[in-house]
Amino acid sequence: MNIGRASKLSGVSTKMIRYYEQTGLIPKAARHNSGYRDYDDADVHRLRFIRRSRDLGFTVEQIGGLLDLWADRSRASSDVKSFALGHIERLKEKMTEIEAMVRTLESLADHCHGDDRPECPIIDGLAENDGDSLRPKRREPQRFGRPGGQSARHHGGAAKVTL
Amino acid sequence: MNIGRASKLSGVSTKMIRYYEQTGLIPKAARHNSGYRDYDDADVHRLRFIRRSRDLGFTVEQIGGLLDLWADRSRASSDVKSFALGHIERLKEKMTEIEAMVRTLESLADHCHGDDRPECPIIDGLAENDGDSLRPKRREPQRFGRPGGQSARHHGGAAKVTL
DNA sequence: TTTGCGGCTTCCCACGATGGGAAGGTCAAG
DNA sequence: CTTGACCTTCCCATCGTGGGAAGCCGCAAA
Repeated sequence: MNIGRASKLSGVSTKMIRYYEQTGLIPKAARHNSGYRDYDDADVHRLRFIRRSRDLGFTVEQIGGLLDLWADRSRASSDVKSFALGHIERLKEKMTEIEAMVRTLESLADHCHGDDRPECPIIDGLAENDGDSLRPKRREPQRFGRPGGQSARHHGGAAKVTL
Repeated sequence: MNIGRASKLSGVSTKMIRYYEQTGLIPKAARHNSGYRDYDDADVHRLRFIRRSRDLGFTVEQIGGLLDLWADRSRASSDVKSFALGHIERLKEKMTEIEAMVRTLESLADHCHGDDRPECPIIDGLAENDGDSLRPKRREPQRFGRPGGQSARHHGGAAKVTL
């Protein structure tokens, strides 16, 4: 089957499938005479494995390890388990960090009246500043261009978790 | 003062200070005759504001908004508060996502004996596969080079939260 | 004064995972 | 045969950060 079909069946974009091949996460696909990549059910299965692993927050590099563990029918289940447990630990650390941010922000926000007056403990907290002796001048209307750029929207989508 | 001093005082790396200037997050620094950038206390203060905002998980673009809010002494505190509240929401979404990953992984790990036998519900869960009819062939010893790369270690540091 | 060193400058490259898009080849249906 | 959907490769951008080179600057010790 073609890459588009494999993509639909696995939930991995064609871009990513080619990328995974390029980086060696998956073996080079077979090719039709035309040059089109050809996938079979086992390939799709592997791609689904990869997608599920990504959904669980593993990096591509870690997934390389998982694929090896999957392929190795003689490795101990404890190897897999410790891999998973280590990942859980990392995820929990991340949660803890975010939790700390939330706590800080909430305590700041709790003290903010949120009315039309300008005094704001949130900004003061970020500035560690009660007066405004050091309040900066207004930034000149910066259209937020990257180094030489002309602004691009392109993916202002859903929250993502990058580890 | 020089950029290195401002960096030490603010906790923002010199690389980042220049980057923030380049992207317009901060105004172009004054220069000595030598061409060296020159910072004053207000600049350092702004950098500290930026660093604290980053630590709270705001993106650089959002910090642009925060700086504007800080500079605008006539804006309502409710503007700041809704900004902060929105951010808290995004943070919580992220926590929820990670929590889901952890729950899934833990339930998988709970069923794994973690002994020296190979049967492993974790791998099976990722593969959605109870037998091993579709178990992939071993990946050829891939030294995990990027497209053309010769591997780089470079920052294998602490867990970070990227939003 | 020369030498040396550390700090500064700009410029380019890399990371990880992903998407956009251009230029061109292929295939099946009409 | 044309059309349109699909495929190929190649390059570029994202976001925030660091690495490192090549070259200038400033200060202090020899």
